[in-house]
Amino acid sequence: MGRGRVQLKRIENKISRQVTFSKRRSGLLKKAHEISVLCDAEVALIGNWSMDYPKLTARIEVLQRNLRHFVGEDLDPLSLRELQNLEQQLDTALKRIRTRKNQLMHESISELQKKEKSLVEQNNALAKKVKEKEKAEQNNRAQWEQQNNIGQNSSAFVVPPPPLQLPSLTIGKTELKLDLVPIPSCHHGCCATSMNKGWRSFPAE
Amino acid sequence: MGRGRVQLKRIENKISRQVTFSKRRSGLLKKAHEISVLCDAEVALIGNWSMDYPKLTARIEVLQRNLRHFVGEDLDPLSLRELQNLEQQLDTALKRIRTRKNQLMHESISELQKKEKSLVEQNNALAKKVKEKEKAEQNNRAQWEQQNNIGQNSSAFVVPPPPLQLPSLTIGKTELKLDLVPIPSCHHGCCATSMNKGWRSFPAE
DNA sequence: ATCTATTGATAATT
DNA sequence: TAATTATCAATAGAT
Repeated sequence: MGRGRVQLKRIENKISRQVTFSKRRSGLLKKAHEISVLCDAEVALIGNWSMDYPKLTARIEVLQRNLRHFVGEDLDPLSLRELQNLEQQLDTALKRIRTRKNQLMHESISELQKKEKSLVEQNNALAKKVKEKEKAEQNNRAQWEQQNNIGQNSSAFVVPPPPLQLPSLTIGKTELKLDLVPIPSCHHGCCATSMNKGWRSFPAE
Repeated sequence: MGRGRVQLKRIENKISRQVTFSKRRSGLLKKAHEISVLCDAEVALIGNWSMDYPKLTARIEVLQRNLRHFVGEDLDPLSLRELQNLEQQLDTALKRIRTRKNQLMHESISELQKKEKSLVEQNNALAKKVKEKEKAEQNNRAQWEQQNNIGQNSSAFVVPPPPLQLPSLTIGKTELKLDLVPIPSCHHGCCATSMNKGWRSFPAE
């Protein structure tokens, strides 16, 4: 942008380098301000860029301390006011979490019910088929016996096949069981260090 | 820049806010890279930013994400299991926080009661002193009247001084009132995002 | 994600 | 430094 295309290369002339720096710096700050206002992101990004090592570690410590507070640890240095604020935040969070949890559980349940229904239908269909096959077999046998002139005596000893044993429907129970197993270890990655691949640093609504 | 003029104002629609954030963030990063190359600012940056920088930022992001979860935001990507774990943690935290809060409030109350008691005593002592002074004054006046031979008539019109009005003890109420005022803003610094004013000056030649 | 009409940033110049 | 302005770059809205 400007009168000519600019090579992405160090500007050797000191004066123009300073001028360019000055101009671009203000541009950068303006854009940072804009994104902070537009996207409610405030300084997350610019802060990161201009933050040096000690600031980063300080920020990490602040975040860790806050997390500890959110887990109910290290509460002693907090004032009554801070505690009440924290309490309110946690209360709100808990409500949201429970809402979301209920939503997920309802979804899961209705899905499983749907599955169960379809499986029951399948079972019925299969049972029907099996019965038909049985009948057909009996007919065949009767025909065969007729054709081979076999007396009533022997046919009296024909053992009827055992009733078809269908597997019971335990899918629902099995799947739900997973949901109810409590996991003691922290799943939140507070202690993990892997890079977050998803949406990063965008402030939540 | 774009199809329409943009008001410098928070984008209310969450989706477009995210889209805008994404686009502008990449733009910002690009410009930051450019200025670093063009104006030789990179050296300073890299010098200050140890090799751990990406790790640190990654950690910060993880922490921020967790904090968001603890505030009940960004819950959609969490599984039922994770939600339940989170719920349990928050529940425990809330209990601890309330315990601590109660403790603080009890302390505050008993301290204030102590204060009140001491002030009441002080008040009584002062009231006593005032009364004594009054008496002394009356005696003096009587003496003066006797010495100056003043008749009973005029002394009958002597107006007694109004009773000493001591300020009522409202300290306890006032102090406690502070504790009950909810503070909406986050005091935990999770959202602390003030603009960094310390932008480096132009890197030295 | 990709595509353009527009606006915005800025390099050169004064 | 501070304007001005011709260009190019970024991006808002649409797809």
